[in-house]
Amino acid sequence: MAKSPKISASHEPGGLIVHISGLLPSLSPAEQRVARLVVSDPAAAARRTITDLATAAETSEATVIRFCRSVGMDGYPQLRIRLAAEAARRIEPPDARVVGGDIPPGADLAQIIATIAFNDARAVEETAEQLDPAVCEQVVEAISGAGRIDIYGAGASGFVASDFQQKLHRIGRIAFYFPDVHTALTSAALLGRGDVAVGISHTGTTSDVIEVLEQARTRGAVTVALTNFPRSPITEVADFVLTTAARETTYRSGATASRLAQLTVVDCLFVGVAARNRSRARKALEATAEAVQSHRVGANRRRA
Amino acid sequence: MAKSPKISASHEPGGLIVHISGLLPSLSPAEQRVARLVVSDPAAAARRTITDLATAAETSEATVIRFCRSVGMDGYPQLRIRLAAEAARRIEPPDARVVGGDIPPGADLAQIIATIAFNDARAVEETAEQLDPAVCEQVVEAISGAGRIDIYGAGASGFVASDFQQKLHRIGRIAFYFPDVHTALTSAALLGRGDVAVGISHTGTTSDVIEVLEQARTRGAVTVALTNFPRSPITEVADFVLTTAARETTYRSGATASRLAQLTVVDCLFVGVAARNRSRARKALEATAEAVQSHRVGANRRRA
DNA sequence: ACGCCTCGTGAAAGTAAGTTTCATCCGTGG
DNA sequence: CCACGGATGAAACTTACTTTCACGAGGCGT
Repeated sequence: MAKSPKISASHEPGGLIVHISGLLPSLSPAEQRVARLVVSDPAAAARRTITDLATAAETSEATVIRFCRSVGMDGYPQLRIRLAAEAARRIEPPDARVVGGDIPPGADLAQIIATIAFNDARAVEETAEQLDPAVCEQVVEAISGAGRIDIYGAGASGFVASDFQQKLHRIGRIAFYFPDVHTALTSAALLGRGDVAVGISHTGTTSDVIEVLEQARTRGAVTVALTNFPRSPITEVADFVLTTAARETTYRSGATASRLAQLTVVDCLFVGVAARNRSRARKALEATAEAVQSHRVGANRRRA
Repeated sequence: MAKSPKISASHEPGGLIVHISGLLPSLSPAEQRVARLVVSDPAAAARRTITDLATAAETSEATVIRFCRSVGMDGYPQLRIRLAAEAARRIEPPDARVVGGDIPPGADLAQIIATIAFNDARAVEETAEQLDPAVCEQVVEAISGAGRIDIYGAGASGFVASDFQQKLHRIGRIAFYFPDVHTALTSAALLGRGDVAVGISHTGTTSDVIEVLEQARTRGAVTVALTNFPRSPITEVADFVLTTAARETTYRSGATASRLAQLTVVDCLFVGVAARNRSRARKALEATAEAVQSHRVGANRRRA
């Protein structure tokens, strides 16, 4: 199927930097060097001339221009002023905190906590900023009207998929999540027009998830991808692409920031769907809340 | 020699625009025309080329350059990026976000997204702020030295528990999570001195979790509670209490904010434990990352 | 009043920055 | 092994920026 995504990735209202780091893996090596320089210090990059930047990235001016185009700019001057604007807007990284970076070896726990929380909060905020409400809207609509919703995700993204499934289920939508690829494939094969399939993969390269999503698409279901990288393979089999904006650190392969970002997106979709049929959703939520009530012990006198 | 700067361009603290309009009267007529254009719409000016701006001000490029020097810039490019930065800074009134509140019934998706993200990010930040590093340290130490770690959680907190289990497992710690109460109880009964049990419950009132944690404590294990409410029942059976700081909205029983906060805490503990034995943890992480590599499709690349 | 100096100004020359083109290189798959 | 396609930098080229310079309009002393 040579269907191309319905949406363009040209939407980057929230941070340019975020946008760039999202596309980072889809860039060529030389362009990546440029990108990393730009992302690590946008303000400094804005001050540099193209030749200067090229030299610093150990590449040619041509590559810098190519990089500009790759991230959606007209040319270097435009990138420059956008960068300057961006740098000015962002509140400077709270001193000792390593933004987007690794945890320094000698860090004490307080530092670790601060760093993690900072990065986590950032990921959530930046994700929200660059989320395209129009795309969300369409996805919400598709889900609201779907006969059935299949949600796929492996590993860490599996948690998120499962979470989404549970959420939708609680407001009365028919949603499924499959921890196992084979079951998922079987299910995907049974989808059809009017159904929705959601594939979640941080990297966008998880072959299992892509495969299943492709299957779903072939069967006529609307396919949605949730990934951090707007040009990753999974986007090629998706009608709608939603992206997160986590700059993952190398060390913490736990990848919590990206998971939080994913959860935030899922939550937005959930609330969006719930808001479409407020009374019904509310009723369903109340019913489910009541159901677990018997498993709670009484007194929770909090508040001093 | 004859030419000395009209003004000491030392530095312009208040803002470039203010600075310019301040010395507007001291400029020559042609420069004033330029200055007025710049002041009236800095962002637009930043987008223009020098020729463009000169034309718009009905003067020559030379005059624009002179203007740049007059206001203390090196040249036009510098003025441009400063202008872009300035313009970006001044448009920044992040309109009324519904803090901690419910989503208003008539909200559109963009509002919903902003509200959710704001609350989510807040929950993460505030959680980190009130986390006691000393308590974390002790928990980290207990986990690091534990023979075995049991993690309990039900419903939404179950995801977090499961996530924690997986994280610890990946760095080579022996950790378990049980979706089922009976299995959990059985496991708790087998704990002993030197083992650690972690109970996760947002409300702190989930009887299943409390019960299991209590069992673990009876057997001599160190018990840790992770909850949003510092005086909830679960804290009574815990040696160490870690709290999240999510002000949950009534409507979104999905309770994502609290889940994010929990994940953040878990992540802090995880990194703390990993940092205790950096090299070994790193090796383990690399090994696990490598293991899933074969399930990824290669090229994360797609030309526009 | 006259010339001379000064300043503001833009035209044009000059330089540097940015952009395009193209040949080369390298890995990939036939 | 060769054909192919993408990535890359050298160099040609274009545009933007900067400097130089000459001209003209006041101001001022003689």
